[in-house]
Amino acid sequence: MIALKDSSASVVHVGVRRQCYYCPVRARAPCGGLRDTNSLERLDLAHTLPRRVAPGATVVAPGERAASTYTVLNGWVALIDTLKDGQMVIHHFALPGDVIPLELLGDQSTRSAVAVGEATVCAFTPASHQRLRREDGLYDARYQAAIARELHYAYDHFADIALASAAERVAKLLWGLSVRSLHRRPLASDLIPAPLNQIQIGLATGLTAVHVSRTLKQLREQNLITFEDHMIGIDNPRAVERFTGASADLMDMWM
Amino acid sequence: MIALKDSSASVVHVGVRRQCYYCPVRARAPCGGLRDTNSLERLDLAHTLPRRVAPGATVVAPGERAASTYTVLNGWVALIDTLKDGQMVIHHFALPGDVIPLELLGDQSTRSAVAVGEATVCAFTPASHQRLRREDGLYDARYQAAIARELHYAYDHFADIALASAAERVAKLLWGLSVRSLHRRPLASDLIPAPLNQIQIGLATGLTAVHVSRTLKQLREQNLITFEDHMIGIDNPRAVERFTGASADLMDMWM
DNA sequence: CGTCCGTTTGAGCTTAATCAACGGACGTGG
DNA sequence: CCACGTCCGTTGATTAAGCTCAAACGGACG
Repeated sequence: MIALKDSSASVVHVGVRRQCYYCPVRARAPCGGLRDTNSLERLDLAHTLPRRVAPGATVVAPGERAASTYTVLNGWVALIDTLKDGQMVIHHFALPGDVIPLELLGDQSTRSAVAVGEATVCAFTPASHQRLRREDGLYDARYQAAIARELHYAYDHFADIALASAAERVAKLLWGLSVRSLHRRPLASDLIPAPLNQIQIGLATGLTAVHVSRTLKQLREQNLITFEDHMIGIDNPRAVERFTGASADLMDMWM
Repeated sequence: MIALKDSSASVVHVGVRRQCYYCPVRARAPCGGLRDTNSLERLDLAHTLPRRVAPGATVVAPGERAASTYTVLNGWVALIDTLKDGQMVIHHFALPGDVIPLELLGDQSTRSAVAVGEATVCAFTPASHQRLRREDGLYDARYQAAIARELHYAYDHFADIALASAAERVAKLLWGLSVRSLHRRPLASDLIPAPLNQIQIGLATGLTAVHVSRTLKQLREQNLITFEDHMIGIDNPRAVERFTGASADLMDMWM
């Protein structure tokens, strides 16, 4: 197994050039419905070769200057905040097709992006990104939408942490990840691979790992959600939706 | 005293047209350093007449479609989230010169913008905003920066709520508001007007009003911060900075 | 075979919520 | 003018949610 520490050392170019055009997966995400071949080719030329990132390696290091505009092609990337005293928070998990909204941030930032499991990302250099946005109105609009989605997501996440109980927070997180991972409403029969561990669930929900363990047990016993062996199982989708307060309209955003 | 309930009824056009050019106050905010007269005039022509909003009246109602791009000219505007069960969170206080980042959000949103105290806002229509951004690269860059700042702020706020104690949260909020309000580091002698009450501090920090009261008492007794009669007093700036972990680089963002 | 990491479980403690009562400021209406 | 209700802030007593500390277990891996 590859276990490189340094992110630059873990750069590997993989051979999926042709099908990688900014947003390979998500139908409604930045590139959704990009049927115009010219646009596609312009995108393809503008971004860098896909880069493979080892588990735990940084895609963007903390304080790294606004390098490029990254997009996740495969795997999950966590957007992490590390405070002075070493405490950490996970703001967001970027799934395939998601933009990593870090090029917006200044260089004194404490945020970084780290691969959870193995991930592949591609990037636009600032210059090519600028040009692309100017020349391709469709691209620009989609990029704007992606940023808006990040802001929207950040607000949702904040409201959850401020108001919801531990069980609700964990359920919301796992439900949200399931929906975004499947691009549809999960079924009871689905087993959704999630390269997470309980520590990371804790960082994303503002809970300790110990309490996450207890909370997962509780969710399991209530036949809502199971999380074992890096797989999410939604035992009872309707009950989970009710429990988390997930609304149909909000779902649209993430599918 | 004016006490209009309906936001549309509270629309009053005030006569400060000339000096209102998107960002009348903040030096580093969207319009900072806009010395080019052409740009100024273009901005002036593009936005609507300033509108006065009564205390508690909505600037943008929940679910209101992405109407315009609002900028606060005077007073404070709270960005509020109202959940189904009626619980509320305040994500952010927009101060004079700040953009209200709601035109980014969809129409099924639960967020709204409400005047805290009396406020004045102006707006760009979507069309004129689009045109302005296309034609004025400087404006576009500043707008981008404003959005980035909102995202940045949302992440900071999240990290605070997830990790900090009640006293730290309240202190951070009041310190941040003071810095943004003064555009400089507060001095011990400053008394900063803040049209807030303890309930709103609670909504912004994820605490109950009762606990905010106790927390303020504690901060007062420790000679850190006083909050009385809608005035913030930073008793000991250095100690507050230490206590909240406010760093010099982060300050730059808000001054 | 030992070590390390992630998870589980228990016991006790801390923080902040909840419930409840009270007082002052302010506005309203008699 | 005073009586009343409402809103906001304060304080006390009690409760509950989640943290901390501690121990133990299993699997992965050297």
